[in-house]
Amino acid sequence: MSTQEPKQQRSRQRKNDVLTAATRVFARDGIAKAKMADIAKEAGIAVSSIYDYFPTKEALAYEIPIQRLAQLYAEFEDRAAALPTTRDRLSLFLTMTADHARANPDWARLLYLEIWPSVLIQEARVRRSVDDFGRIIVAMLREGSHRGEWSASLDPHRTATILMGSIAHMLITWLLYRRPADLEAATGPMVEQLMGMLEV
Amino acid sequence: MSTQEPKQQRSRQRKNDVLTAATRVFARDGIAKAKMADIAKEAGIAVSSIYDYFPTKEALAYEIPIQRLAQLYAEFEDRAAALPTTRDRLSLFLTMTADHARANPDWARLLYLEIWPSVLIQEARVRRSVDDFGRIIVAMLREGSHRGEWSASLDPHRTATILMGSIAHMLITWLLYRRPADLEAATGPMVEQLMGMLEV
DNA sequence: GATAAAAAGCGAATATTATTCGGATTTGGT
DNA sequence: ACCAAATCCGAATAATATTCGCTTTTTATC
Repeated sequence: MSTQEPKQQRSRQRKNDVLTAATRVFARDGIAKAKMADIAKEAGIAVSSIYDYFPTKEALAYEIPIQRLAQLYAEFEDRAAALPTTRDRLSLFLTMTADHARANPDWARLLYLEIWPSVLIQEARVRRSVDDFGRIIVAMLREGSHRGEWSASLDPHRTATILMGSIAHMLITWLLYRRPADLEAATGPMVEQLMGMLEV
Repeated sequence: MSTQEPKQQRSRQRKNDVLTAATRVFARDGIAKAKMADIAKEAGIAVSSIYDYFPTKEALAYEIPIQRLAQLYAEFEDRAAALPTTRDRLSLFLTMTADHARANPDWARLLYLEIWPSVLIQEARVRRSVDDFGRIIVAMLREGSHRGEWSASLDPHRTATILMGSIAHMLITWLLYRRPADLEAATGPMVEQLMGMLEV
């Protein structure tokens, strides 16, 4: 089998087991060093069975962030609808991004340390999923300028680079060194400082 | 032989050839996918000879950024000495970082896309070399506060995260997508916007 | 509820590559 | 010119991702 939708019930369960096991192993050893044998053992199936669901080790690795990122974006849309200003929505997006990483550190290690900056990502779905992050921020920056919440002369791409880079870098140092020790407490001031940059 | 200083002249030359070839191949294929055979062919030597200079493929990969980063820091110290304000020195450091990447894109791909965020870096020298980047910035931020160039209430670690993250992210998108198209022209405004954040 | 086709599962090959080994060749000092 | 050390290389070795062919399980149909 390839990566088609499975027809049987057990199969869907198995595929999920593999993804869960893989997330843990990849986060621990990195994609390159991770062994298919370890993933299979952790999922409780035969190595060759993994290939019934995913064509290669990399495809397996890339599947992981796609799902949860989509979930994050959807949840954001839900919660953002209630907020009056673009500034509030932008703050929420950055905060949710950090919270999401804190709540799913294995997933975050895989995404921020291995996949996000990877040279190797050819697969369109992963690329799109990561690029959406930038598109969402740029769109909000444009909207805020348009609504007069901040200066219209602010370059949206440059500013998006600052916002994304800052949050990503905070998460990377947290993932690698657990600094800041309390990520949740540190996120608020970080977002505040970044938002302060938008003031006219 | 291990990684000791070579005693013979040809050896030093060869070691350099290997590093140059490896930089190109790693930048093109990524560390995990790069083949020792390709590096050997590009350097014009036998595969097994590479192991006379470097114990493993990763050690070879990690050697590359160490040298040039040290070179960047040294060059910065030189040029910074002439500048009167901390703000000028900080601007220079960020600008030099971007210029250095633009001038050595293969090296930069290896550093920013593969090594910097890597889970796998155990080797102390690489880690130190990368961490120095943060230490240099934090030190300047403290100095600037102390000299009254910006508010003393500015958290140096948080601000360093913003500066490093923003520059790194700008370089990453340039390396992956060649956007902004003219990195040199984009660096100035980026540094300006970041410095604007320091104003009291 | 018996049966056949499809799907899922697995152990044993296979293939690709990093790494090691042993001996041949080259170098630098005398 | 000669020796010891350094360098170099081709041919094993070892680790591990991926493929293959067969067995077991599931689902649909009567």
